[in-house]
Order: sequence, then structure tokens, then C-alpha cells
Amino acid sequence: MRRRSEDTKALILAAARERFAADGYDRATIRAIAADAGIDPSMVMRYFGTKERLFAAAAEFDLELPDLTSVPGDDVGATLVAHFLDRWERDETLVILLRTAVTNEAVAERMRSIFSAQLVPVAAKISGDHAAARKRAALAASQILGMALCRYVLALPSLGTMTRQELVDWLGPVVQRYVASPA
Amino acid sequence: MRRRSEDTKALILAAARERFAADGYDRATIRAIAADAGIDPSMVMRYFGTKERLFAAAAEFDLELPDLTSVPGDDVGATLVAHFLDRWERDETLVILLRTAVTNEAVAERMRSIFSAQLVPVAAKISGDHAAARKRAALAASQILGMALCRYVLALPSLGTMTRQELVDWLGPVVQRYVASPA
DNA sequence: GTCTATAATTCGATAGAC
DNA sequence: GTCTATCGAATTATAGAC
Repeated sequence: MRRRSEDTKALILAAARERFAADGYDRATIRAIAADAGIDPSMVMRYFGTKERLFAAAAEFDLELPDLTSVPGDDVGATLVAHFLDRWERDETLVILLRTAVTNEAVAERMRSIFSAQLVPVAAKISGDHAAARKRAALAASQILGMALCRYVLALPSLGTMTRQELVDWLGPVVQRYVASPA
Repeated sequence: MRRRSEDTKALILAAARERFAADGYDRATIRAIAADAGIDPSMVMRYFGTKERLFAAAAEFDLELPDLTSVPGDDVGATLVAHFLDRWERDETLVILLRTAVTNEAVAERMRSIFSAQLVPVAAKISGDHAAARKRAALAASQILGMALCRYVLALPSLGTMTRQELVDWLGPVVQRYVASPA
């Protein structure tokens, strides 16, 4: 079958994202991705050069943190948790990054920089505690990533059955305390 | 060099645990483990049969949860957090399991059963909320595993510099609320 | 008990025909 | 733009000499 260049590229990228999300970087093979996309493995190399560059293209990501200035101070934790849940379920990129970061130092570094660049400023602004903003952001990340790990990656059954609202009710106050409790 | 059988086996196991902890199951090769142990790769096969059985031997694990009946009700969260931190730093097995579970369904299942068999009863007993004990245990696991993920695997710098006591102070009340807040 | 040699796969990557 | 064919490297695992 003959296709336009962008179509093939998009097909490959979609298949790559699914495979990387399901298997992580190492176990996701170019051959499997190509098979999913219904094309020849060599096409993947043609369009993306190397497996590493394919991964980079498949793992483009932005936390898209909302503007919290208009959110009432007491609702910051719940708002953040709800946003992350939404972000996680709308976009498999976070699963890709998490599944890969645990055994790939370069991707781990990307996770660190994503959270430090985007979450630290929020903690600094909300808490007014600029000295400890990095610690606060790291604590919030530990709870948010831990929930995602258990719910989406390890698939603990009880976390899977909890509704979004239940999770917001339980985790909201925790994140609230981490990023906004008085210094 | 000539050695006794148990010595060689112990050498292999120690090297395997280090490699599995550092690299996860896939990236840790039998060749590298053998090189670390200063022996020939075929010896590893001789003593353990397959890579999978070597991993099983290297990943034997027990949470060793302390008896909490004598702990004052308000200290349960802090006690649990302190115990897990200690457990994590004394024994690299949890890092091995975490690094591998994210891309290996069999190991993920082991993580689930470890936490469900050992943490759920604690939550049931402490909270008296038997109906929701699984949810409570899962929530506690999400914070505890998330902290371990960020501190020991992703190596967020600010979590690395925090002392054990600081972590207990921050996480203790959170775990306390998860496992012990009134139903 | 230890090692050499090698079989059998699998993977990323390349060259080149059509 | 797509595919066939294949290279070269790495890996688990086995057979057998000493």
C-alpha cells in the first residue's frame, strides 16, 4: 500500500507510543512497533533514524499545569491531584516516561527536570516558602507519582476501582499540605 | 581458582543482587553478573539453571512488618514510615523488585501480593475498617512506594538530601491518615 | 569445579532493488 | 515510498574438555 509520508510517520508514532507505554524502552522492539503499524521495520529507521530518536519523538511531554492564581488557597491540593489524574488518563506519555525512567538514566533525568522546572515554581508560589520549595515539590511528586505507579503501572486492584473523586478526596489534602502548609 | 560450592553460589547471588538492583532484570546480563563475581558465565547457569531462577533467588523478600499492637495509635503512621525507610536502605531487594515490576508482569504480581498479604491486614486491624482495608493499604502503598521511587530510583535530589527524620515527620501523618483515620 | 567453544535467537541498523 | 536481504553485535543457554 502506498501512503503519504506524514501518514506513515503518524502511524509509526502512534504504534510506538502504545508499545513504549506497554513495555518500556527496552522491551518495545522496532520490529513489533512496525508490525503494529502494518509496515516494514526499515521504514521506522527511515523516518526516525534510530530507536532513541523514535523514543524522543514518542515521549514529548508537558505537564500543562493550570494557572493556580485564581484557585482558592485551600483548593490547590485537590486541583493539582485532579489535574494530574486527568493528564495521566488522557495521555499515555507519563506511563511511557515512568516505565522507562526506572532503568534509563537519561529518561530519569528528564523526569527530574520536568518536575523541577514545572512543579517547584508552583510550590514556591503557593507556599511562599522559597527556601524549601524543592523539598515541597519533591514530596508532592512522591505522592502523585506513587499513586500513578500503583494505579497505572503496578495496577493495584483497589486503586483501580477507586473513582477519580475518591482519589481527589484522599490525596488532595496530602498534596495541599506538601505544597501549601505554612513554613 | 578453586572454591567450595556454597562460596561460589553466594558470590553469584551477591553480584546478581547488585546488578538487578542497579539495572533491572533485562539490562542485567548473566555475563556482567559473572564478571562482577569473578567467575565464568557458565557457572551461573550451572548453579541457577536459568536467568529467571537466578532472579527469583535474588529477589526473595519479606516486608518484615513489626508488631504494631504495642505501638500507640497515633504513632502507627510514623512507625510504618520509619520501618519502610529502614527496610529500604538495609536491603536492596525492594529496589530490585521495583525496577523490574514496571516492565515485568510476573514481578508486578509479586509486588501486589506482597503488599496485599502484608499491608492489608495492618490497615484492617488499625482502622477497624475491614470493608475499606484494601483501599487504605493501597493508598499507604502509593505514598510509601512513591517516596521510594523518587528517592531511591529516580533520585530526586531534594528527597535524597532529606534526613530520615524529616521524611518521617512529613510522611508519617499521611500514612497515619490512610491506615488509621476513623471510618 | 571451572572453563572453552559454540549453538540458537533476537535485535538494531544498513544497502540496495523496484 | 516500500520492501527484501543481510550484517554485526549481544544475549541466553548447552555440550563437553580438563
